[in-house]
Amino acid sequence: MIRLSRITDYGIVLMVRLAQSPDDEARNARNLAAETDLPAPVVSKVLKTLAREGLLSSQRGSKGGYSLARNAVDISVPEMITALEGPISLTECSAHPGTCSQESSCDVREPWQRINAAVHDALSKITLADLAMPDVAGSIVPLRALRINLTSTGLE
Amino acid sequence: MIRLSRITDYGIVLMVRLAQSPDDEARNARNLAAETDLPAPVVSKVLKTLAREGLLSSQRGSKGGYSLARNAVDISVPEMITALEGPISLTECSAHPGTCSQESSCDVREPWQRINAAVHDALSKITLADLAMPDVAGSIVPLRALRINLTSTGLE
DNA sequence: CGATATCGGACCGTGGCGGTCCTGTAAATA
DNA sequence: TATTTACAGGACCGCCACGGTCCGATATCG
Repeated sequence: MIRLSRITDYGIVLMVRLAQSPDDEARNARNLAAETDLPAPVVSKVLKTLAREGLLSSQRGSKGGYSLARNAVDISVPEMITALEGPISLTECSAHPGTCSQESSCDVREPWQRINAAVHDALSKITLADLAMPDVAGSIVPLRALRINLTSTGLE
Repeated sequence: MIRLSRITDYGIVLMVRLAQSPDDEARNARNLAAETDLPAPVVSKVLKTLAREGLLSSQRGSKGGYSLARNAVDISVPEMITALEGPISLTECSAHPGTCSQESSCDVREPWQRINAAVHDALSKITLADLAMPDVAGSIVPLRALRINLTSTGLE
């Protein structure tokens, strides 16, 4: 199904919320949980992970909480995905080389590698800022005309 | 990890093998299993699924086996993936609308939909024939220059 | 009839994942 | 300093999907 884990889905929703919040104040887990209507322990867990991975900065104590470690423009989709569920790759052999026994003889491996890279590159062009941008009618939404082109060697 | 299930991986490898075989004779499961060095029962299971989904045609009895239902050029990557593991989508709400409780209020939903469509479109440009093409040096390999471009509205 | 294969489905063990909870520690406030 | 707030880092658990196996039925060829 080529699906993101639910945790990752949650994580990105939370990141978007943080991106939409005034960046001078930290948001706490409970608050974000209530806002997104997600189970509090899970939200806490996800935020911890994102902080450990360097995408969020955290502050303890009262008035503490989480905030973006960087500007939303500088946080890409694959970064968030990778932080929450490890390296992005369609096939096992791309993510963990050496695992597959017939890695050397597999004739499908190389094409997959390229497809993989292409998907990864495509996603890396999308930033948290793009996702956080409210979808107001008439406003310029970069993703609006999102198009992925596969161009082969000689074709144009 | 945005990963294909192992079954799907196997399935595509098998499809490639079938695409590389002379198309006038059916290949049986045991044979393909030995060739790909995959567990025979699994190969059998995967082939059955592919046949049921209409990507392979099967013939029973002695001298029976499996062969491509269509020309390799007319079988796309998403078709194979979908046949083996259901609809392709990064988030649950795209694959099974109505499942997520906050579907209406979710502000990340729409961007994901578009990203999803873009990835799907990109993959759909790749055919089984592309994957089956032997990677001989110097030959024209369409995937060789595989590139996915995200173009936003005003940009060029 | 008998050999060969697919077909359809039941079956099972394991591991990952979503989810919960508890203890420690840092910061702010009074 | 005492108290409260909130993150940090784990341990822990139940469930379900997934990979994998196996069996009986059916169709085809010789």
